Amino acid sequence: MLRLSKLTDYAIVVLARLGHAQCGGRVAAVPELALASGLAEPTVAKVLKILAQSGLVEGLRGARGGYKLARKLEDIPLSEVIQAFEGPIALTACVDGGHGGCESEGCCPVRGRWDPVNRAIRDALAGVTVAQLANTPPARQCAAPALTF
Amino acid sequence: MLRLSKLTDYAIVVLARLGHAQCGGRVAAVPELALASGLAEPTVAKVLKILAQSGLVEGLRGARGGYKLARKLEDIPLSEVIQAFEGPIALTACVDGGHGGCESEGCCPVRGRWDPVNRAIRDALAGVTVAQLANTPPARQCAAPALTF
DNA sequence: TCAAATAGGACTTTTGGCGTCCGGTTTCCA
DNA sequence: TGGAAACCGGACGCCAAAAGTCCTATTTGA
Repeated sequence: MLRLSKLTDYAIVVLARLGHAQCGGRVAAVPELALASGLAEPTVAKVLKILAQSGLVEGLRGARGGYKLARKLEDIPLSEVIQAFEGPIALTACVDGGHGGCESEGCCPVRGRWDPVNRAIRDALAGVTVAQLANTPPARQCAAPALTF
Repeated sequence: MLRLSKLTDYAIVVLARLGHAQCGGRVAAVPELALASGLAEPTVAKVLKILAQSGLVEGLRGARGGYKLARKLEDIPLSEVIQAFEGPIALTACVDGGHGGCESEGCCPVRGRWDPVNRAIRDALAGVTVAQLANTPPARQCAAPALTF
């Protein structure tokens, strides 16, 4: 299934909700986002912590704090979100510049040939933005927030 | 890391070795392939069983039996190998025509938007053959087998 | 008839994802 | 100035899926 981790999946949803909430420049706190996305609070908190560490969202501490997007959703490529949660985008660990991780490194006939495949996948994921995944055309959403939520 | 399972990884290596061994029309048995690839025999056996079930290799039973490629390596796209071991190529389970698997199906803002992403990745993987991954130009390999092994 | 080899399934072990929780720090407001 | 609200960072335990192994049945050639 080539599956993304659940946290990555949640991250897309949370980012989308954050985009919703942020139209007026407000910041959104974890409980609010958890409620809106239907996820548990500790899970949403974990997702946002990772997103903050990778610079995709910005955390504001203290009372009346919360999170806000560091960039607009249409400026966040999917590849960056995936990299934040899954590390470098590559199908196998044995390439990617790594050495010593594979016990049959010397005799492996496939060694070093995955790079074009990995690059193709990276490009595919870099060409999609979170805004495209989330069904949130920014103009309409901000014009009529009461309707979309 | 978007990681493939180890079995998928092994499958590429085993297919490459099978391509090596098969130049003279011979079949290769599990112990031989395990030795050549540096993997444990039970593991290689498991890999080949799955490959046989998906029609990528053909198993010949009985004494002097073994496995042979159902197609040439250059006719086996990477996507088919991955599908044999990982199932349909898609980054998330919630799309792909599936219903009922996601508890927040009704309110998920990302629903149904992964299809272009999945398609792009499928195309990327379908455009690479096992022969390209394995460093085995068929002509030279069969002309001088003593050198390549 | 025996040995060699695949076919198919079941079983155990192990790994890593996942969810949760806690203590610490920062900031706002009364 | 004190308390509440919120983020920050890390650690812990559970559990499902992967991974590896093994066993038995079946087939085939010498």
